[in-house]
Amino acid sequence: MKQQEVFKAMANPTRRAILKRLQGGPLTAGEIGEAFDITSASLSHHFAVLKHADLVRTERRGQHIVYSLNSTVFEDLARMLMDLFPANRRV
Amino acid sequence: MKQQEVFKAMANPTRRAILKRLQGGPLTAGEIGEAFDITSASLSHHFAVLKHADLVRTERRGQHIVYSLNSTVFEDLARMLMDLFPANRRV
DNA sequence: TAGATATTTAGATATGTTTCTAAGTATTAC
DNA sequence: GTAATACTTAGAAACATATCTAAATATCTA
Repeated sequence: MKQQEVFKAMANPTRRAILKRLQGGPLTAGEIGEAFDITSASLSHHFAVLKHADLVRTERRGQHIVYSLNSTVFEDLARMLMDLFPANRRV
Repeated sequence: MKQQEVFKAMANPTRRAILKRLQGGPLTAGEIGEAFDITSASLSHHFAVLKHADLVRTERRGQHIVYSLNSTVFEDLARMLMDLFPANRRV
């Protein structure tokens, strides 16, 4: 996990909202964008950050690009956080 | 949990290193600072961000200010992340 | 092939973050 | 009270991020 990239990606509210939208399953860039009052260019920038952090995966489907969550990175991140606080650490 | 503040705080590598140093137990600002090649003023700014996110607690001890981790926020954050990925969500 | 649709890339601007130096506040010790 | 130590606050400079418009790329359909 690229820790720095992941935390940087999560630090923006629009990006967290994008991830939330993807909870329900894969969506195209356009479908995700419907929920935001922002240009598709800006959205695209956010997608790039999320992808670089490996938080989402992409797949082209015709004209569309379909985004989906990459659950394993969330797991890694959650585990990392659990390890960070001393109380009931397992490692 | 102030989600935005917490993620913003975690997005900086120096701040994550500060948190890591505090794993071993409470430390004064000065003790924490020893590990970093940065002015105390800059450190102090980072402390303020961590405090604002409620990730650390402070207590004055004479001339010193003692910092310690606030575990509950880490728990909240870890839980939030677990909830964010759909696989084995409990809520 | 030309046009329409979906998305990304490039370049610019505004805003936010990190860091510094200098000055301020709080506490201890004389 | 004055000086020393520990830390924070203020203000400025450098750098990074978020957003926009305009242009580019990729795919589909006629």
